[in-house]
Amino acid sequence: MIPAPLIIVIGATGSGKSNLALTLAETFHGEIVNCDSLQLYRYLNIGTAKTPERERRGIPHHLFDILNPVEVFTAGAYSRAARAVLKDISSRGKLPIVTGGTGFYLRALLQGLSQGPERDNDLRGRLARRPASLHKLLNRFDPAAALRIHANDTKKLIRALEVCLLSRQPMSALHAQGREPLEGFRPLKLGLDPPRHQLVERLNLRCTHMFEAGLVDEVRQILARGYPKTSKALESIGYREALLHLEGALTLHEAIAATQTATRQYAKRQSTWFRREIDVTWLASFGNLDQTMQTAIGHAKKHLNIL
RNA sequence: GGCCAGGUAGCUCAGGGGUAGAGCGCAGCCCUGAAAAGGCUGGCGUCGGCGGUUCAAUUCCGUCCCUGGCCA
Repeated sequence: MIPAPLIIVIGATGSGKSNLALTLAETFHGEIVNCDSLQLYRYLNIGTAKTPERERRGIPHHLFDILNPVEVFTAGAYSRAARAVLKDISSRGKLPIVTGGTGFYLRALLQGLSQGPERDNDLRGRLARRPASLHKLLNRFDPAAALRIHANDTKKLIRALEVCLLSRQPMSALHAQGREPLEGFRPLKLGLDPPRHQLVERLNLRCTHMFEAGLVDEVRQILARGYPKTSKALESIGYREALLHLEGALTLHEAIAATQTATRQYAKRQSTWFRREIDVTWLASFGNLDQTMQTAIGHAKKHLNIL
């Protein structure tokens, strides 16, 4: 079976991924597949910069609005869902275009994860009660993993212990068995990497616009639907600050400033992650610029063997 | 004008006779089912100015400047 073409658009938040993906989809009969951990959520629109229905140019969008704000998703669940969508799209003769800023999800999709148990909230709750002893505990079950996870990194320690306890073998042994990479596709990875100072400028503006466009109201409406303020989705950038403002802990100005800072830091972490992604064709500018789009279309044509 | 408090890192502040710290920011990085999460590493300073005491002053004394509060 000949592998089907697949286009991936990556880059930090605000680099213009959605825009470029739309253009590529229009040009090549594509359909968009979300790879952003927060655009998966219903009702999170403004703060996630989700492309509104009316701007989607009639192009099918997949894996948007599939979770309620309280739901907790995982990289494994994402990988399974996205693989199913990819198969469906290409079986209909369309080109899947994956785009989003969650590097971990993308890696789970393309390279797969090791066979491992799903998260177990009861077990995690019990482990979380003694954060100071987790590293020692892991060292007993899986010294190799303990070596690679810092004693302060409680979340990663808990996952490692969870794997050891539920699978009854060291996590590092499981990992040594390899992953289950995506098969049947030929990906072209396009990465957007605009100059940092320009990106920061744009992100600062975008955060301000989000609040002007009603981010606080969006949070209010989510609460009005009955979702608790401890909902997973409301822990994310912009939403938690808007919530703090609603509770009177931050002035509007402070909430905006805090959102800007967190967004900047997030963009930096994304760049650090994506830089290690292999076989990426990097474009050193924003995805909504004409020239970038033309260059990207050129790469895509070559990849799709179109003259 | 008088009295009081204060002036230490980009910000908020701690400290104190042997040329300085914390948190946050900032910079760099890591990541196998919470990833917009979580974690690691690292700069950064004329300690408000000028004099004095002292072997040694950011620390004590004097003076000036600035900020805030109270009183006029």
